[in-house]
Amino acid sequence: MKLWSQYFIPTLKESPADAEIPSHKLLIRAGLVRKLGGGLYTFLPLGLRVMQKLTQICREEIERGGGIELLMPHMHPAETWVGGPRWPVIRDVMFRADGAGDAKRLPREPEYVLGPTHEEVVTQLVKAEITSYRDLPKNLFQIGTKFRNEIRPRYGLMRAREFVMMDAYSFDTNNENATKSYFAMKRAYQAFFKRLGVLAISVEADTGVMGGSFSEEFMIPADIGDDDILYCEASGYAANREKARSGLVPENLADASPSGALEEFATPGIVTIAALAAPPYSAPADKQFKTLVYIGDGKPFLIVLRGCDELEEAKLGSLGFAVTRPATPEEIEPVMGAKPGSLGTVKGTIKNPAALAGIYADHAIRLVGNGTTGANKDGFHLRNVNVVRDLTVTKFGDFRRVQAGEPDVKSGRPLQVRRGIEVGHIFVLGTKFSDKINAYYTDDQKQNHPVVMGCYGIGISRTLQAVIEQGHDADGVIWPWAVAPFHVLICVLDPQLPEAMDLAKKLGTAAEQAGADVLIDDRAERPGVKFKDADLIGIPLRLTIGGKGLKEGIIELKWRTSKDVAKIPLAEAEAALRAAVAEAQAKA
RNA sequence: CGGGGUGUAGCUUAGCCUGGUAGAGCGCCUGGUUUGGGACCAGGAGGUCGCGAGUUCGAAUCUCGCCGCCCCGACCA
Repeated sequence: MKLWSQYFIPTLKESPADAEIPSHKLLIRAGLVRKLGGGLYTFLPLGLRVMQKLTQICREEIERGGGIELLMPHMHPAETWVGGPRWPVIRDVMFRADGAGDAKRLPREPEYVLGPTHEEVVTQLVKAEITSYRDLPKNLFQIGTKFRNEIRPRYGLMRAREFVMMDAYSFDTNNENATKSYFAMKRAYQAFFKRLGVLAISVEADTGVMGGSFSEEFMIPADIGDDDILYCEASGYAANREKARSGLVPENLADASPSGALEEFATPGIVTIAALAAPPYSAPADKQFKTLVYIGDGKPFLIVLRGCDELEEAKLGSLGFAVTRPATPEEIEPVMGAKPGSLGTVKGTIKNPAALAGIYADHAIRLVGNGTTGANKDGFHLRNVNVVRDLTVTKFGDFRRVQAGEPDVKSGRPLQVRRGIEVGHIFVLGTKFSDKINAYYTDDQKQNHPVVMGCYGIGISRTLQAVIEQGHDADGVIWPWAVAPFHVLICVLDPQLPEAMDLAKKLGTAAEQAGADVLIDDRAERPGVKFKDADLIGIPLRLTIGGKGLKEGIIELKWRTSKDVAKIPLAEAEAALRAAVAEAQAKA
């Protein structure tokens, strides 16, 4: 039981200017956090209480899913990362620490880095300590602070530089067992989000930097989210746009039959799809081939799409390069023989095909018959281009960005799109890491195998804000019971009356005995201020004790989610309070 | 990092274009009146106008540089 007057809950009437979205404003206004710098926040007592409840629920559910808690260092020796498989990709987000000590030796190369995640650390541990099939499976997790130099921190805790995350790592003897671990974690995640009372849906996801074989993200639908989710209610399909597939290209599509001879024509000054689609050329965008040049691990490769399609860069991950980027015009011309705008992959037109790491085409180009593409000669294009007859393609794949409205693979219905916030991610990693660092175990036949890994993350501090984003109204936060900083707020309107405070403490004790966390507003403030603050900080159950009510012999009970106020006779107050608490606990 | 914006009291901000005593609301302190949905009256404290140069008799205001923050893009839990 805490007394407001002796606690620390700095609420604000107005939102700070740098907060844009409701949850961010409420984080500040309701006295949950304060900003120290960009993406760096102090958790005030109220915010910390929510965080502790979140971590405890998370801990319970992950343990139920087979997790074993440990704690790894936040600061890592630089050599843990430098030269490792993910270093080229992850170095940009890592904070470096120069090391402490002798000022004369500075500056120098960083000796330490702040951990953005812990795969490298945990595999090192497992390599040393887990060597037999008898030691497996293991699922190690921790809940702690991560550091990532987000290029643009924003939306308060949504994208911070320092944030709290649950990260788990599973180790199994084979793929089948790894899959079991994966689904155990998926169930744990579902249980976690259900207990918070937030809607989080799992969607197919790109494996990104992790480079695993299969992964799903847990998304909270919200307009301010950074990700697009494409989904079909009829079939249940849901995927991050980075990964999404559609039924646009039928599996058994026959190749369009050529109906004309390949023909070169002059297109002076025409370097865009749109310009070529306009008169006098009038080659519709969906009848053009778009040729993009990328650099994968230092070597150029080509991506061929329909003119109307966009490349989904995340899908380049399937090509196996560690780092990819668009090529510069200077890099393009010597290879292709032309500047961007006149590029193509028609057989025999590429100036230096030997320089290419490959020519990858999206399946959708097979929808194009008698198309138009660049001639690899500035100012010239080719028409009547047909995929099988005319184009050089190393391999077909899925590279295009799926748009809303395209048919779902299963149901054929139009895919819908909505924004989401990623709050969790689960991966089957396979043996990518263990192989690289030689994390092997010995089986009962004395054979050595790499351990099969999975890795899992939940953004706890991000989830905290997502709970607010999903649970608030014009007056303030509406906490779900499970994570509310306090469950019961007793507003004593006349704290100078000893009988009012005595009653508050008595009822507070009763509520505590029933298992609720209790806050008593004993401040010498006017009732309006107290009610406004009560709504703002969003405590689920409000109990009002006033001099007026005491004279009538009643107290009031009100849920944050409702406008109704129940007047309870004093004699029944304790029983009613206990019943309300029990009711809320049963629902939570 | 690229593009755009912004920086004035703890918070929200006016003033800047057109240079001349730095203003308001909220919050805070004192006293009084109030007391069931962010009260009222009176008095008070609180500012290197982000930092540094420059122009000028004179700069919050004009110029240049730097820094912080915010928004759009790429990245992520």
